[in-house]
Amino acid sequence: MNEYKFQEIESKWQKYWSDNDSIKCDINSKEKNFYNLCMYPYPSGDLHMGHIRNYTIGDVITRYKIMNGFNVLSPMGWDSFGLPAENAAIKTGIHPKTFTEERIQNMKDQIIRLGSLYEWDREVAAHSMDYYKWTQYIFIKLYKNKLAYKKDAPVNWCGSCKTVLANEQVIEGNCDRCDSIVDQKNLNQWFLKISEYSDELLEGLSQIGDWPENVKAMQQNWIGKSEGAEFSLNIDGTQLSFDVFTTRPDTLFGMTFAVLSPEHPLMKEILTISSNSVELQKYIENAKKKSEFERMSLTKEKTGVDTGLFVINPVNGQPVSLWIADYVLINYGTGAIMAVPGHDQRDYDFAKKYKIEIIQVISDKSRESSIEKEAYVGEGILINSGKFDNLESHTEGSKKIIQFLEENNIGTSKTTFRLRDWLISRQRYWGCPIPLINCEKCGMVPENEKNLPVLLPDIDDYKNTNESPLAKSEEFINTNCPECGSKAIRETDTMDTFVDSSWYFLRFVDSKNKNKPFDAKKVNNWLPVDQYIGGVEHAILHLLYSRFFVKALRDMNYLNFNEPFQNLFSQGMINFGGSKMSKSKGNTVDPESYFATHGADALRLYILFMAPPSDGVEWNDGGIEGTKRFLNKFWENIIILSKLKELDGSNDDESIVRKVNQSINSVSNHLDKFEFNTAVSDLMKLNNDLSDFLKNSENISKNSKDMIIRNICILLFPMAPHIASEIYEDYFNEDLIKTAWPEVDTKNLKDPTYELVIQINGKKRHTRETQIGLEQSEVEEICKVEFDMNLSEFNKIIYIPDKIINFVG
RNA sequence: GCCCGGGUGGCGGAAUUGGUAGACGCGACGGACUUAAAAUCCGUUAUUCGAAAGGAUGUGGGGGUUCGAGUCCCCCCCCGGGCACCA
Repeated sequence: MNEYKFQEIESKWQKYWSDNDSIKCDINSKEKNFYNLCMYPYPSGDLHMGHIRNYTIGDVITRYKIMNGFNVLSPMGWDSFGLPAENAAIKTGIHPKTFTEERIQNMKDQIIRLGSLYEWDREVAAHSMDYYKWTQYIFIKLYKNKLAYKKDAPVNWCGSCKTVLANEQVIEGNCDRCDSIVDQKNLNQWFLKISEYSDELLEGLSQIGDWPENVKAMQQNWIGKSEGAEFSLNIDGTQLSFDVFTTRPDTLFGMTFAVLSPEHPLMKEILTISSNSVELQKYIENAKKKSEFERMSLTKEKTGVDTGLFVINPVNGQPVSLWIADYVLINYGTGAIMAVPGHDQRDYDFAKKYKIEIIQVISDKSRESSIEKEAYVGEGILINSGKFDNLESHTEGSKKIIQFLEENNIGTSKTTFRLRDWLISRQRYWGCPIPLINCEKCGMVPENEKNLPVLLPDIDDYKNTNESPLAKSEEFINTNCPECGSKAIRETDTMDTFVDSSWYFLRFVDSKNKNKPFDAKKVNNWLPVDQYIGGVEHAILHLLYSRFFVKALRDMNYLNFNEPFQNLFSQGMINFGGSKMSKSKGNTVDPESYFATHGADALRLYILFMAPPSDGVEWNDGGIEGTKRFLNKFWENIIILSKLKELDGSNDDESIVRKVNQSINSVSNHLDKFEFNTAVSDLMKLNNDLSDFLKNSENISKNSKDMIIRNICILLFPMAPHIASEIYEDYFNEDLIKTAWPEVDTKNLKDPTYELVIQINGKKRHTRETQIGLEQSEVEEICKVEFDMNLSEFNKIIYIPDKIINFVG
C-alpha cells in the first residue's frame, strides 16, 4: 500500500460488491427489515448532479443500515416510458425501445460507477412487457371498481406536445415539459378517481411518518379542503334553481347578488328568459374564447352582465339580482356563488364596479370594523342578520344558519375539495396502452386478463396529429370483443407515465412474479417503504398519485397498509451559475468527468459535504478539490500510522483514541439525522487530529493502532466506501461491509480538561484550561488566585459545571 | 393575498437543553520547498481601535424575557418555494 490510485481501487470494489452480491436482502425475513428506496429515474442517458446527490444519500443509508444489522432492500429501476424517447424517434427514426434501452445501460453503468449498491436482480423498467402488463392489469381492476372512467371534459391540451395534460402538469398555464401555452379542449378522456380519496389523502398527511413539512403543506394546498354549506337558490318567478357553495354561511344575510359562471348548465334556460339575452350571449361567447389562464391572470378587473333576473335569499326572502361573470369558475364548487360584497373582496370589487348594494353583516367585537374601503373578511359577530344577530361568526353563527338551511330543506353543510380527478389519457406512442375495447354491442369492455399485455404495436411513423399514433395501426385497433366476440375497436391512448411510477415500489418486492403484479404477503411484509428519497419536484405529482394507488389497491384487497412511504426525504436541487442546471441553458456539469479526475469517493463526499442535503445549493468546483485533498491526506495518515512503532504500555495515544470514540458518537448521531455535511466534517476533523498525533508521536500500542484504523474505516464507509474498503482489507484482510457499526464507549467521551469561560456580567473576560468535574468553590478559587478577582464585589455567581462561571454584580 | 422554508465572515456552511458565535471546507494573503510553476507543508484570515497587551462592535431590523439570546417571546423588513378570482 503506497499510492492512492482511486480509479483502480474504485473499479476493484465495484466489481467485488457485484460479484459477491454484497447487497441482497432476504425477502422472506420478518425481522429488522429496512426498505430503502431512491426514486427511480427517467433514463435520460446520463446521470446529472441531482441523481448523484439522490443516489449518494440513498447509498449512505443503505450501507449504514447494513452495518447496523438491517436486512436492507435497495432496488433500482427505470421510469422508461415517456416523451423524450418518442421525440427522438420522430427525429431519427430509431425505435423508442432501442433508444431507451441504450440509455438505461449507460445510466446503469454510471450508477455502478458511483459506487451505489442496488440489488440489480430486482430491476424493473416501466416500458418492459413484464411490467406494463401489470400496469394494465391494475388499470382494469381500477376500471372494474369504478375508479377509472371515461368522460367528455374540458381538458388541458398542449399543442406542442400534442397531448392532454393532467392539472398537475400545468404550471401557470404552461406545459411543464415544453413551456408552451396550454389550451382548453373538450375531449373524451380517461380519468382516475383520485377525488374519491380526497379526505383520506389529506388526513393521511397527519398520520404519516417523517415527511418534510413543505411537502405535506404542498399536498394540503393541492387537495384544498374547504368546509361550508351548499344550498339552493330559486330564480324568482320560475321553476329554475341552482346550488351555491359557500365557506361563509354566517354572511348569508349580506348576499346582495348571485353570480353564475358563463359555462353554467342553466345558461340555456336563462338566455331564453332573460331580458338582457343579447348582451349575455356576447359575454358568454367572449368568455369561451379566453383560455382559462387568460381569464385568471390577464386582468384582475372583474366583468359581468346582469341577467335582469332575481333570486330569493332563502333566509329573509329578499330578491337579489342574478349576474353572469367569469370570475366564477365552472370547475370549482358548483360554478355559482352567493355574492356577499361586504365580506368578500372579490364580490366587493364587483359590487363597487356595478354599483350593487353592500351590506355589513359581520362586525368585529368592538363594533368598529367598517366596509367603507374594503370588505371585512375577518371574524366577528353577526349584525343585520335578524334572529342570528350577536352570534359569533365562525362558530355559532355558521352553525345556526346551516341548521336553519337544513331544517327548511334549502341546503346542508358541505365539504368541497380543490383536487380534481386525475386525467391519464395521453395521445402519445411511448406509453402503456389503455387496455380497453369498444364494442358496438357491449360498449366499453376491458381486455381479457389472459390476453395482457396489450402490446404496443410497431409503427413506422411516430408523429401524432390530434390522436395517438397507435390509431395508425389497423392491426392494433381492430380486435374482437372479449365479451361477445364481435368486431371491436381498441382504445388508442396511452397512459400518463405517472401511472407506471405509482406502483413500481410494490413490484420491487416481487419483481419476477409471472402470475400477478405482486404477492400480497411479501408486499405487506416490506411496505410501507421505510425510507424514500427523491427530489422535491415530485412533492405533489408522483407522491400524491402513489398514495392514491396504495389506498385504492388496499380497498381492492391487494394490500393491507395505508401509505406507501413511511418516511420521506427530499433533497434540494443543485444549481450552477445561479439557476437550475439544464441542457437547454447549457449550464450542466457532467458528473462522469469527476469519476476520472477526482474519483467517486471524492465526488460523493463533496456532494454530501457541500450543504445540508435538503437545501438547494450552488455547484462549486473548488469544493471537490477539498474532499479529494482530504482523502489523500487520510490515505497518507493511515500509511504513517500503520508503520508507527508498536509499543504496549504507551500512554501517548489516549487522547487520539478518545477522539475516535467521540467521532463514533458524533458521526452516528449525524447520520441518524441525515446531517451528512456535518458527518463529513467530523471525519475531516478526526483526520486533522490524526495528523497532529502522528506529527508528535513515535510509538503507539497495537490495540490503539487497530482501534483507530478499524473505526475510522467504518465511519468513512457509508460515505466513501471504496477507499475505506481498500484500507480495511489491506490492514485487516476482511470485508468491511460485513463489519458491525461500532458502539460508543460512553465512559470515554469526555476530555479530561476543558476551557473554562469566566464571565463578568455576562461578558467573557478570561478563559482557562481547567480540569473537568470541579466544585463551584474550587473554580472560584482559581478565579481568585489566577485572575486576582475580589469575589465579594459580586452579589451573584452562576456556575455551569464544565462550561462557564459568571460573576454578576 | 394565503401556506411552508430561510436570513450567521469574501463564499458553502457549524453551533445538545439558552452557556466561548464563526467548527469543517473553499477562497484569499504570508512563508517553506522549487531555476520557476503546480502539488505539498507551515501560518494568518468576522469587523474595528491599538505597536502590543487588551478593548469595542457583531448572527436581516426594532423591542422584550434572562446572570447570559444566533437559539425563547412580540413587531417589522427581505429572500426562496408552493397555492391563488377556490367562493
